[in-house]
Amino acid sequence: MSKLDDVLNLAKVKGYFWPSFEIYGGVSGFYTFGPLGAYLQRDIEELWKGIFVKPFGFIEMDSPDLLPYPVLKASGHVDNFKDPMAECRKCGAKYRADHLLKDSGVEVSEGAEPSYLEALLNQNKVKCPKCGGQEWSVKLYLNMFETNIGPYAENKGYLRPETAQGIFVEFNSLYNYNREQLPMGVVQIGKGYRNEISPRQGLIRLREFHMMELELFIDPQEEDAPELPNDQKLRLLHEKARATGEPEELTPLEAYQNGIIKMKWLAYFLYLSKKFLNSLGVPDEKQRFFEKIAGERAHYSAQTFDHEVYIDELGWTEVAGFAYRTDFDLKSHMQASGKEMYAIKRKAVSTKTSVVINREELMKRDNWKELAELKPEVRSDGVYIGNIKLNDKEYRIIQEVEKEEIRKFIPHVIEPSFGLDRLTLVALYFAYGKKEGRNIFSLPKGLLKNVVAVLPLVSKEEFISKAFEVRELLVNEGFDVIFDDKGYIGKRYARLDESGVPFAITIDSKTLEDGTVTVRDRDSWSQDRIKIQDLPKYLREKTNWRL
RNA sequence: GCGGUCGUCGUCCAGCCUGGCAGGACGUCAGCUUCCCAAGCUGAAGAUCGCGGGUUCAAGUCCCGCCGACCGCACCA
Repeated sequence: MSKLDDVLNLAKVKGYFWPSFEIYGGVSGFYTFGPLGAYLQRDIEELWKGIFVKPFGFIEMDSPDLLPYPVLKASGHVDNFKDPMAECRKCGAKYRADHLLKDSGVEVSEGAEPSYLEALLNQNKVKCPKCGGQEWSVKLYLNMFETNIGPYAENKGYLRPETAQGIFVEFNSLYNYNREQLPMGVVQIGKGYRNEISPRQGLIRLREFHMMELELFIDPQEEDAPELPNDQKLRLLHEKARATGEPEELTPLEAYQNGIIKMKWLAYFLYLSKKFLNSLGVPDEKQRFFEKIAGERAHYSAQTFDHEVYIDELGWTEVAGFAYRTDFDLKSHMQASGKEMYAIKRKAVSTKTSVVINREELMKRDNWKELAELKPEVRSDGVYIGNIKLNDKEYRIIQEVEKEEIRKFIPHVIEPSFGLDRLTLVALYFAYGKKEGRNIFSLPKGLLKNVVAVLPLVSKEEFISKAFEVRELLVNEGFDVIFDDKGYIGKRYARLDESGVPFAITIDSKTLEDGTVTVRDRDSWSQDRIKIQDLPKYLREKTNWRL
């Protein structure tokens, strides 16, 4: 058995995830997350927000999974998210129509009509690779799940293939909430759905999957991005490097200055993503960024990098995609809906000097009422009202905006998009190991940070009731407690190691005497003796509770 | 959808070639034991062998069909 097999098997046995609907034989492309899988996902989300969202004051939102036809028509998905499938009328074999034509030397442009493709196939007597038949029918295979909203068939809807569209259509409200400030980052964590023809590789390609998406709206003329680090390298298999197959190691700053990464924020996000994967336990040498070239990119993207992780059994595996979506989406929705979706920037182009009188000071003069009626005047040696020179405290000189330039524009979007299911698998894969013949998921301590086991050393009444007290204390502090009083202590520790639970708290005879317990560490197997009331603090320090 | 491999307790597997009571290990549960790392003893539950049909006195085993999974092809914007 390979390491991946071990991990998948354990993931199922220990309650992380497994293929759905197994009692009915299973349906590929669907996975169910169990108790520990749900905990782990939650912690990965928290970690991600701590790196990508909270430090920048980005905002989170939650929109429907089901989108009405016009949204996806406008976004280009209805037209682009489908493939023309040619079916052999003789044997029923199915192929991509455009690929069949290309293989027999007929070039067709993208987006050709099915009837046109069908005619081409039949006129050119293209042979079925399987049975040699020469009669074809061409239909479109839509990669989205389609349904009806309400009782009318013409009121079509689709399960969202990405969460992003839910953000774009709400741009105006979000921009307003954000007090019209750019850059504005908007995050959505939720599910996406793609009706894959034939999903494979278990969790890696699902028909229903969890994703974490960030849409960063920027002013393309002035990105306003953080300073790019120059002390850490990214492994970039960029467009030019792909010819050699060897990634080039560049710092984010170098990659941006060389023009390899087009946008500053994009470079910064790649850097954050590397850090994020590090914090999930993936070392640098198992990561790379793979640039998609023109034909491979999504219809909305001007530059795309995939963040890939090397898994021995699967090769380089995509866990995140970074797309420079330009103004494609907002522009499309603006045209289709007729609603304006602009950002506004005001910039002073010229200023004038003016004088503000400090009234409180001026009132110390007897004739202040007369003076206040007159306009102050700036002369070379000071400020005068009438012929009276004011002292320094009585006025201030300010620069006033004389003329401002108002620029209305459609913001550009830079999008990091993460596959949460794959990240969960990756975290387990890199955490998996063996120690003295046992399986251990040595997850980074920030993961499953809220899960703790409480164990009476032996199954006796006084230990069990004390253990219940400890459990109650921890539950009230927000921990998720696994209670286990069955069998020999060593066996329970081993079980917990295999589940990846970071700490086990054991109640022994000393606990009854002095109120201390032992806390056993999953990775080192070492034990600390801690007072019961200090447990929450101890555990949170050990698991980096504060990000 | 094509080609290949496979489908047997919760998990991993044996049994299939050569038809004759559905087995093992791990896990789970109960009891005993047990004051720190899968220890020991005793016992128990758990599979209509993916589904349907056929051949046969008899099918997990042979034959046919279907379903599903995995791997490869294609697809994955």
